[in-house]
Amino acid sequence: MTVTVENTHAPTSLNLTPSRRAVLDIVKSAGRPMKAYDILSKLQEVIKHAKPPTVYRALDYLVTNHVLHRVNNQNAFMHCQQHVECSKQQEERVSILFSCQLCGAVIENANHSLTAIIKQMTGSLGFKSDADMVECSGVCQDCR
Amino acid sequence: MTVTVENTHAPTSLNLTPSRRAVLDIVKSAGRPMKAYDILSKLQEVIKHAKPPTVYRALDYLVTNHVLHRVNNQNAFMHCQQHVECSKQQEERVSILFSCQLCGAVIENANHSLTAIIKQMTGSLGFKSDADMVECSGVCQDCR
DNA sequence: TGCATTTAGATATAATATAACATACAATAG
DNA sequence: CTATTGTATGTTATATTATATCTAAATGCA
Ligand SMILES: [Zn+2]
Ligand SMILES: [Zn+2]
Ligand SMILES: [Zn+2]
Ligand SMILES: [Zn+2]
Repeated sequence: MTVTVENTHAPTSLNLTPSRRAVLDIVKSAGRPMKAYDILSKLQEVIKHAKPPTVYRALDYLVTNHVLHRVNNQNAFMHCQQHVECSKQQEERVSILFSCQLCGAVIENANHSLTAIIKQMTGSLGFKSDADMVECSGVCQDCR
Repeated sequence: MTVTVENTHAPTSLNLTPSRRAVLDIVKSAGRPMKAYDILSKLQEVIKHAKPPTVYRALDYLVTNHVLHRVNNQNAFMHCQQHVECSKQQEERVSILFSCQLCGAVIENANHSLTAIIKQMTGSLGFKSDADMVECSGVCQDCR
């Protein structure tokens, strides 16, 4: 099955097999980052024989294709929030994940200034940023 | 024992007990991020009865006091590279860790533009960045 | 059809991190 | 000094996160 998804980070087509689709639906509908083994529990309601590799393989695929993001400071996975209108000029931009240490909520954001400064820093260091994503932890508005 | 360490991120004094001191020395002398269980192996050469909690407790302390940083995208720990001259105006700055996915090397860096843009973004989102640290993964100069 | 490639199933285990409880040690107030 | 409190450590066990490996099925294509 091939499906088109509007997503700044994503390619235009995905091979969404049943287990990938199910994992994507689970994470997307959660609306917040989910842990791999919580995803597994949900997945087993639909695919009984699902095992850790089932989940991690699907997550690898979806993260590689930028449909999901890995939130490193939580060991969790979230749906990409950048479903965008104006995706044309944004292919080269850097996004940032603001991750709340208290409630786990993540806000994905981006802007041109951030992109510019990161590009400038990586350039002067000879560093190639392949992730186009940075992470920042803290405390969100609701938790303050 | 109380010791003074020159470090942008660090407080002026630390309670470096033997196990904390040993963990710090191990990570510092590695010159690159180390995994907790690799630290444990080294530590056991000095403190035979060291166990995982020995290492994790020391790491917690040293990370909390900004002598070490946790590199989330590697599950590793590195010595702070910002031992600074000009620490006066830099208390509020944001640092960034550029982490190479191939060799694991990390470059810690900071500048005022980055600090400004992160502060602006967090401010407009009502997000309180407590870490003053962001992470960016990619490929370093040597690995290209 | 035959062959290569990708995806998935299944079992086991590796790697990372913490819980819980007991003990020792250090600072200080009475 | 000694009781009390807070901090740090020892020890055992276990929780959490992630991958290796081998087999088999499904898919795409010559
Ligand atoms: Zn995204
Ligand atoms: Zn929050
Ligand atoms: Zn630092
Ligand atoms: Zn490298």
